[in-house]
Amino acid sequence: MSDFELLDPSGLPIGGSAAHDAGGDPLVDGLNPAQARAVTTRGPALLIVAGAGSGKTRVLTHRIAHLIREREAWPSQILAITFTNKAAAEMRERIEGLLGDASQGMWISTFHSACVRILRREAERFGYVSGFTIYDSADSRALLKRIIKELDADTYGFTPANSGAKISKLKNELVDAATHAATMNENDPRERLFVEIFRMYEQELKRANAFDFDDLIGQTVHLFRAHPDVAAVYQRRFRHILVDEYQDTNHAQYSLIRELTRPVEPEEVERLVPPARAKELDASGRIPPASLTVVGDSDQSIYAFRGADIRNIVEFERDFAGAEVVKLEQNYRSTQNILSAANAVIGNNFDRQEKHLWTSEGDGERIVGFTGYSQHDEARFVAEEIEDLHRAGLAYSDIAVFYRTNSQTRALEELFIRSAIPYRVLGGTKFYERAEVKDAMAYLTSIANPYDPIAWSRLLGAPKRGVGAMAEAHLANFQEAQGVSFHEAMLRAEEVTAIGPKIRATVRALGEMLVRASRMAVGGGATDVAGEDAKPAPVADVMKLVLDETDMIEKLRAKRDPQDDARAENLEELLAVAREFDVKQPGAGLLAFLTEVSLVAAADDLDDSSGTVSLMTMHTAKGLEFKAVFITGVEEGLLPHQMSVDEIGGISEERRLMYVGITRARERLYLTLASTRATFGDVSVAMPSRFLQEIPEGLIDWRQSPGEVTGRGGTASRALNAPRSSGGGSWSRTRTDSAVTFSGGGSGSGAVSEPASGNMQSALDKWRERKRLAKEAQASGGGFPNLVGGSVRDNGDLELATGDRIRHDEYGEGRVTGVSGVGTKRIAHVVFDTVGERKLLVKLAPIEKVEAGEE
DNA sequence: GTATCCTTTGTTTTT
DNA sequence: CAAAGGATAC
Repeated sequence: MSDFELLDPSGLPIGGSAAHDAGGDPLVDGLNPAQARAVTTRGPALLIVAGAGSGKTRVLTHRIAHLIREREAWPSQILAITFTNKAAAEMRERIEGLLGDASQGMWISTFHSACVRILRREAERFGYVSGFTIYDSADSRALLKRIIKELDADTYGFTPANSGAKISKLKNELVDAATHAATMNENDPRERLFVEIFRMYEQELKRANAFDFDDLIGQTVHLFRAHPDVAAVYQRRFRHILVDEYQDTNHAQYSLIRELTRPVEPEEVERLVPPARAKELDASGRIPPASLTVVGDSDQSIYAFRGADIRNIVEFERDFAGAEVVKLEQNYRSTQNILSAANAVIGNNFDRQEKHLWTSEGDGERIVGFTGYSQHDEARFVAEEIEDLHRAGLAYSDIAVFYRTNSQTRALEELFIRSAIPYRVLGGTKFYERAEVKDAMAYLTSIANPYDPIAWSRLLGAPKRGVGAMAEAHLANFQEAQGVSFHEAMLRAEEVTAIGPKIRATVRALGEMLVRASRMAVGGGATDVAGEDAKPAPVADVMKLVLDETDMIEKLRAKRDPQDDARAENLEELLAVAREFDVKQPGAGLLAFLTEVSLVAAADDLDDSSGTVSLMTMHTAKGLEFKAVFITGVEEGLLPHQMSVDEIGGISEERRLMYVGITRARERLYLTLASTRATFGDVSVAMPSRFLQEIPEGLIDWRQSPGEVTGRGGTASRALNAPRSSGGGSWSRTRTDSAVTFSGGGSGSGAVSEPASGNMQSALDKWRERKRLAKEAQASGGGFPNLVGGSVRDNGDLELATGDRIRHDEYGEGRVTGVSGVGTKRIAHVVFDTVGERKLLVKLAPIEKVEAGEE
């Protein structure tokens, strides 16, 4: 927030260049003609269509550096929006590399961070306080849960999840409760109830002085529209706006860009402070609109579920008059085989603009395919291949494993631990989502925002101190009636006579502690206590006070559940994270810490130097690249995900996701799947993904094809290359969509970026490393229940009937008590003599019949 | 007021 | 199969 002051008051562009001629410019040399044009073109609007791996980041950074170096803009006039904090950090780093200190003062951040920054400055304009809380999805859900309970809306089928999703969708369209109420069907009681939920949700957020994720964007737009004078400040300041991953912007983000690129009309110009200089104005007395550069690739749009509207990029030229378009089509990342596969897959999407991605690299290795009998078998293959790659000299950090859903990590992690492969899971169960971490953070949140009911309610019950739901309700009523903060209400707990004296004292003591902590932390917070003299204490000190006073860590250690030890360590790690933050951003304050924590993205903590294999979803993988990439679970129902099959445009989006995954690979690509997959409870047969069929056969080197695994007859290796080795039909029969179109050529498109060093990484790294080691110890010590056998088996047509006696490799002997399912899904229910009842997949379990049953 | 057990429930992707 | 909610026991 501090570099806002670096705004050059005059905002003057010091005229065009002439300083450097086209030749011998280090910012342009070494670029291909299209890239060079993307760097040097000027005008009101520019669309850079950047195929996958086409050097997008390079072009963006060079374009910015070029603007600065040619003295067409001051750093403070640049606003660059990226998708993740990590991408922002990387861009900043690269620009610094090009410009040195001259890059100081640019805004390079995500949509969300930029908006928080603006909102913190301007919050007072519309009834918020600068110290507002940012609600993550869990907080929103907690709030909605109360509302739904209060309205008894659950009886109508409303859940925090579904109403939250609906509200989010509306907010992304910039529709608020009042607007929605005006357009809804009055006669539908369900809709009326929903509007009531929405209305209360808005109201409660405001009362809590909190914004949810969607508000950050939406309220900023609202702010600009309601206060043209505020908008004018930013419209004037940012002369060059650059947006990365433009294909994934939603309507709210689009509107934000629109607002920022409006001219400042003469009547607003007059009100500017400091006054505008003549050279800032055009002939009609306005400040001309900022120049807009967007970069994107419609083939990589994978966030429609979050409101991303592909039309933003498709209709860019119509939207922004005078827009120029530059296409980057040469790929510098992948081998031709990988590109061909990507092109073939994406070519099956119909409503797209053809692109002509090419590379001057050779074909490279063929894509390796593998079909496992189970996800364990698949994971085993992945682990073994990684070992081979590593032995061949590839660093672990050059390898990534992708999957569609986070739950797929389990099998992979297990195998990696057994194989002693160092790995790291990006996203997934995040550090900050752990209960004990959220507990501690609730204290800090409440300290920064004493009006936040969610944080307050959370801290009241953690650790347990005898204050339960009853006491909480009485206090909340008191707080509301008195119109004071929760802290103030706690200090006056003695007045709440409905609560027992003992608990009143506990509450008051806790309140005093919070007030004391607030005093320490002042500087960035909205506290309603006096004491603003001292400079804000380091975040770690505030946290230390909370942890000490509440005795959270000690209380956890005192329990004997070993899990609680890990929890205690997590809290210590959190403290370390805070210390790091204090070192990196001295004096930034509690609010900045909370903001940073709220806005961390999954990909933000990728760290190249970690020397670990990276596991992540394909969504998280966007914008990254690795020498070797494994895409796992390439199955119907998983890679086009089941949930997306009935959605309109769902399959197309899944195909783009597949395309994004494929194009992350530089040298080696592996596509793996399993023929059976355990989903909740039982095992089901999985079919190969339709996307596999879209890849020309010759590109894939099947180590084990789907045909071999699906067909009867077991492991005999037949023609390794032919997907139809087991009779063609068996695997090309995908259930719903049998219209398979083969398409050779095509195109691609893309994203770019690399690793970087992170914000709060190293403490988190340590945390993860420790987690890993703990698991490892567990693995070697106790051993895992799901041992992965050396070879896969196939019992073919083994017939089992109730009463049969069988022997299992691991469980010993037992008696069959029932058989269910048909074909490959046949499941035997067996009561073993030693381990009790188990359900087994007849086809694959390591069993043999000992004697037939009586009946 | 809290801890524990059992039932129910749901199962995509995320700033 | 997991997490989360509810009902029951302490």
